[in-house]
Amino acid sequence: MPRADRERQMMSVAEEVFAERGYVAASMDEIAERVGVSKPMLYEYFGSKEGLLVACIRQARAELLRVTSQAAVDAVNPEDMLRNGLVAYFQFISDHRRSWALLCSETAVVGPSATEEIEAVRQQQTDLISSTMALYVPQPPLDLTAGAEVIVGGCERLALWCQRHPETSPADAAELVMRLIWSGMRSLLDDQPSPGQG
Amino acid sequence: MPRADRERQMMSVAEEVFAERGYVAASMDEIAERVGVSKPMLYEYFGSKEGLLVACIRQARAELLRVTSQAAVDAVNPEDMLRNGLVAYFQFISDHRRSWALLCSETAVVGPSATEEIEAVRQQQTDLISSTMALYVPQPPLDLTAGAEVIVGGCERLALWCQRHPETSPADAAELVMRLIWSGMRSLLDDQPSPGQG
DNA sequence: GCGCGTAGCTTACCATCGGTAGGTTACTTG
DNA sequence: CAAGTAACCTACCGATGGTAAGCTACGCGC
Repeated sequence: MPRADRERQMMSVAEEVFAERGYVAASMDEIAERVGVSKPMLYEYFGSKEGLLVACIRQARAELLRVTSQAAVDAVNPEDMLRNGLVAYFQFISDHRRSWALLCSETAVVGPSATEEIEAVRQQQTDLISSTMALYVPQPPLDLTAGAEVIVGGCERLALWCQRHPETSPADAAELVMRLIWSGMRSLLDDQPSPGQG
Repeated sequence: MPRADRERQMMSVAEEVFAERGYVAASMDEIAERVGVSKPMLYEYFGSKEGLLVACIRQARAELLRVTSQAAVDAVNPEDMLRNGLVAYFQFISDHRRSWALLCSETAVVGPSATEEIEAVRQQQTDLISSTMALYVPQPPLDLTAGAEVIVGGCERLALWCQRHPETSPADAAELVMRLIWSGMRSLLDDQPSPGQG
């Protein structure tokens, strides 16, 4: 089997095993066995267990950026941008629970490079939010980036909550976030940096 | 050395090593060595590596609940309650960076019981928020608990952001969160469940 | 057809680390 | 002083991440 195909297959199996057992409990031996290949092949292609995880995360990250930024460009004002992006985010999560578990439920514990990779996902979404919002304000205040952090973190937790309340649709979740933060967000956007109001 | 003292010492060292190396990279041998004791003692007192982590988390959790709920009772209206609680939270984090890394930066990856323990911290804060807010509304809507999730998740991310922007004080962070969410939160509180408006 | 480089793959191994069995020391208590 | 026990240790096991060395088969220049 050619390398590219084998790599895709390995990542698919790895995602599955990581999601089933959790990163630490997942063993490279088991992944190799399920792929139907020997362990050194995994190391040949991904370097390490963490490298394999990083590859999985990176793939999911690209997909997440694609769907959320696409959703944003389909809107014409900041409110719709944010709402559409939120819907796309919650939709992505409900479509890719396995991938999402990798993005959201695993952290610093796994090692430096995977941690960076997971942080990069959040960074990516934070940047997307603050930069699209900044389109509508001449001099974006620092608070805008901090506000974007709050949104990203809040959505992660809300997504977990939604898993426990399956009757909540992606649109419901997005609407709740909008109701909670839109008024405050708009005031951040309107709030030009003024003397004495750092 | 009596058991209780030894346990405290072990937990202190463990917290240190976990924070330095991350949970996975931290080895029980190293913790034992730094304590100046042999490895089986750690297992005698905490059962397992994960048990040791759980003990550390549990201690930090109790402390966090103490300071945040104390802050809340010192207020007289919901807005001040939320703000005071937020200030206490961000203050706790800046006071206990090491403990906080354990609470926030480590997740599902470590194993079932530690994961539960970490989730319990968030659950505790979510409950605290939604129950204190619910004091002010006869029939708390479901959205209130979801809203509390958003706040908890948002604050976690914001706290990380604050670490990268040390000029932001706990009060600044709390104020930002209040400006972002208070208006929306108040509307959730006012929003009595009415027919056709789930 | 034939050497030959190399992509894809394997067996067999090592080192580390979580966890345990079993024993020793030393202090308390009847 | 005997007996029990709390605190502690040495020496080991099994699993798992990671590696060394080699095998097989295909493509390619001659």
